[in-house]
Amino acid sequence: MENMGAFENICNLLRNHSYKVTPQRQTILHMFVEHVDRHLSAEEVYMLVKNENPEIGLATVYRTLDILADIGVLIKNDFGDGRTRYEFSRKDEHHHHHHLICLKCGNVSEFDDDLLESLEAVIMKRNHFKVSDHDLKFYGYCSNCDGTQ
Amino acid sequence: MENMGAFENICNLLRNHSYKVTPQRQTILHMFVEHVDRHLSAEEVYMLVKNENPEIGLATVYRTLDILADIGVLIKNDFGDGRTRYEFSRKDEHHHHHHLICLKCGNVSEFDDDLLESLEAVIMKRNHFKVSDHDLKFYGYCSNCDGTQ
DNA sequence: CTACGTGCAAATAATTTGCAGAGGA
DNA sequence: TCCTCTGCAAATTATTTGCACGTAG
Repeated sequence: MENMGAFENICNLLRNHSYKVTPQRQTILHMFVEHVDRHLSAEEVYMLVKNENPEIGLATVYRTLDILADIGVLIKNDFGDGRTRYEFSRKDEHHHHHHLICLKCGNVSEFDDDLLESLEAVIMKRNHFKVSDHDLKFYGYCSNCDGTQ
Repeated sequence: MENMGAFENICNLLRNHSYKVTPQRQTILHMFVEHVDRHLSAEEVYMLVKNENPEIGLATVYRTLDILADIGVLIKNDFGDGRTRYEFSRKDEHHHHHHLICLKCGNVSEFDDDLLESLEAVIMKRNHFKVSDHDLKFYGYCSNCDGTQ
């Protein structure tokens, strides 16, 4: 019921940005609402979405992901595997979260922290650089892939 | 004279890894020793290197950059502009450095800090994740591109 | 009704690879 | 000599775009 609300809110967000709410966009949106915690590539979204709507084209998926990232519904991520990955944005829940990327299985988990706010202030003064965003990734081995196992 | 030494050291490093020291690899290496502070794409390296050795092929540049990154001479970077960028590694000089990426002119500068060491310890315990490396980027506007100007 | 959206296929762009000849160790 | 390198062109991979048709508002 809470997720239903999220879905409707985003449809309105689309309309406010004068984007039309098409079946394809709805299908993709549903997908993300059901996989709030995943980091999916365009190809993966395409595969998952084809079950519900086999007619959909890959180009439409790319175009929709772009729009959803543009209006802040999705966050684009680059984990260095050569494809862009998208995650559902839950801006209200956390200030910032960083990613823990397993070098063996490729799984991505999250880590909350707002330590970097203070660093940004230091950078602004020390380097005359106006920070507007940051991106912190930790590479290593998750508990499943840990060398000690 | 100090850079000369660096060049010779790397040639030996190549030999130790049973890579041959070819003219092409030497040319590319020279390039980086002369541009220690830059973050170059394969295409850019190719262009710069063609002046000294017009015969060189782009594929060779890619292959050489891969090798040099593999033996720790170069560091691969992804600043989100769709191409991999390589910088000369000066491991001895700093523990870690992070990047400040200007969203307007695309220039990349550096920032030294080792604050994250302590964070890594927290992550290991809290998330059962064995951290082996991290990557921190700040996006914003450099002093030239600052909105206040 | 009309501008925006869609599917498809072709176009880009960065990088990789197969292969036959060249050249370091 | 011999196995690694190289240049070239063709192959791959992720993403974008042109176009004629379809449809949300």
